[in-house]
Amino acid sequence: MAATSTTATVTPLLIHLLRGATDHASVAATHAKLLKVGTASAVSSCNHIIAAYCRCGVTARAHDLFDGMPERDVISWTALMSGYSSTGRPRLAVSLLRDMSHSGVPPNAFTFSTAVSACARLADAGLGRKVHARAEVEGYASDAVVATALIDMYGKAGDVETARAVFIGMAAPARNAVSWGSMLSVYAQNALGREAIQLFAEFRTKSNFMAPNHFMLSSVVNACAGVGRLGVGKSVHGTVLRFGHGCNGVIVVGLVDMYSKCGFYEYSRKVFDRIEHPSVICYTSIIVAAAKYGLGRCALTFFNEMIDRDVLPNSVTLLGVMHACSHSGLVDTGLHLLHSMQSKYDIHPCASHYTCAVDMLGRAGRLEEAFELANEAQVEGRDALMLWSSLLSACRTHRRLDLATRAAHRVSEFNQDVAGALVVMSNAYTSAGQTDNAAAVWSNMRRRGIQKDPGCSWIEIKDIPYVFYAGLVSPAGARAGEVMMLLDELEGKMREKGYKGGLGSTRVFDAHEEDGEDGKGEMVGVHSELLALGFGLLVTPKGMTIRVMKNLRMCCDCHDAFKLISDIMEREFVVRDLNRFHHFKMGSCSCNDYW
DNA sequence: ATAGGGTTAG
Repeated sequence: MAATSTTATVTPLLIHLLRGATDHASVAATHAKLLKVGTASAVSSCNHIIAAYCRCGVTARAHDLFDGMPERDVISWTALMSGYSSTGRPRLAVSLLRDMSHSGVPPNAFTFSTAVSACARLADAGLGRKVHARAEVEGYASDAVVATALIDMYGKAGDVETARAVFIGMAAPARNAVSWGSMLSVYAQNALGREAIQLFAEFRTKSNFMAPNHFMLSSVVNACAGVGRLGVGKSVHGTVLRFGHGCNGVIVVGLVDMYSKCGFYEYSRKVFDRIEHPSVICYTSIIVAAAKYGLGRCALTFFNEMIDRDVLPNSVTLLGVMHACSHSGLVDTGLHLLHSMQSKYDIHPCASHYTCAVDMLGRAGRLEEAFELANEAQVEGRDALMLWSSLLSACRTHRRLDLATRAAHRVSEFNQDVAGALVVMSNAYTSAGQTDNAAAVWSNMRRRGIQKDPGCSWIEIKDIPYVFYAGLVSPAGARAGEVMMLLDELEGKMREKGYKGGLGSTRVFDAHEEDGEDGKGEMVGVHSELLALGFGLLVTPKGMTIRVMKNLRMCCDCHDAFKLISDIMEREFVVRDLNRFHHFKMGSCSCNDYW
């Protein structure tokens, strides 16, 4: 009699302990006590214990327990599924969905959202679609949480269209801040910054003035960074402060990154300087910003500061510091980092560090050393392709045909260039009917920024972006004619100063941009950054810094032209290209022509 | 007792 009353009072207490437990030892101890009391075998107790083991990552114990249950309910299955999904075994999690149906336990909305999120972790749209179809059949696809998980899953798998379709298909009242935020991050993560910014504007006007939360705000900030929209970025920064998210660590990193990617290093610094205890990611972000701005010494100061403050660097941090060295010509410092990172910081140099070092040596013209390092580096596959391609271009820059041939030979072992190889791969999948894999290749390319896009440049005027392609002035609208006249006039003045390049002529190394359409009386092949600059000069007030973004690297001719025009027009220009920033002022560039 | 979204690189 006494034992029964003890059991009745002790069990809820033990369950409570289980809920708060975060480590294996305490879960196991409480589990043992429940066994002693004799209440561990009830389905609900078992579920609690399974969930607790899963929370602390011991899925094997959870599964043992699960196997020993005489009967299991939907919670038992979903808890185990969730455990596998969050501990790096999402495929196993999804397979449990089949098993549970075979054993006669119908899944609920919790089960489907868990299964869908496992597919998201796998970035597997094919599997995701199957789970989606089942959810549809069982009537759970319209559940707000399941739908939101679906949006995220399709986005992570690179299928933005379907993600959008699910979002559109949600009834307006079902859309909450999480579903809006999920759609927003799909755009941001798939390099669709414009769409993300547009959706955020829609959210502000069409969601009955729902307050934006920190998840959405960080996605929008990232979107602004991606497309270099300083004006929108500033106003989102204002929104962040108004809604009290100015102290959120993730958003703050996003802001540091956003300002630096918008060519406003000073603001990036300002945001960073206000952070009391910057995280590794914060430090990495500002180091990379300084690196892209050619401020190698500054980047090293930040790095030393973080070490002094006991913030441990990671692999990305070291890569950032090495990039800073590379772009500032601090070659020996960079090499020293490569060789000491293992012993000093316990970070094993990987392919990207070697590629960076080879690139650094090549840039500095120390090509023999670059070759030696490239041969030493244990780099394989795609990484090796990157490494040798970068060395090849260094050889070309330094006109070392002999070495270029050797590098080209190594590159040719891979048959195609990176983007080319991936496109071929994707097409192969498509013709084999494996459209899911083809889509995955594309999403993979998008994530890594290897796109077969034509070169373009854009400029933001009063929060509106104007995108220019080579040879096409039309985005300048009614002022197109004036832009061409201005560029013509500038070309004349540049010639007087000894400019040898061309603006409208065909150049030898012109391959970095696709030719625009000719005809319509436009100059053929004028590089997009020059068109954007010409338009900027016409429509912005005297003295204002003009910021131009470009999706590829700037060519030497354009670089020369920008220097001269900054002198002629007495203006400052900031150009963001694929890798870094160029700040043109009074006839010279912040990169000192070393890039 | 089981469910959904955000950060640093190239």
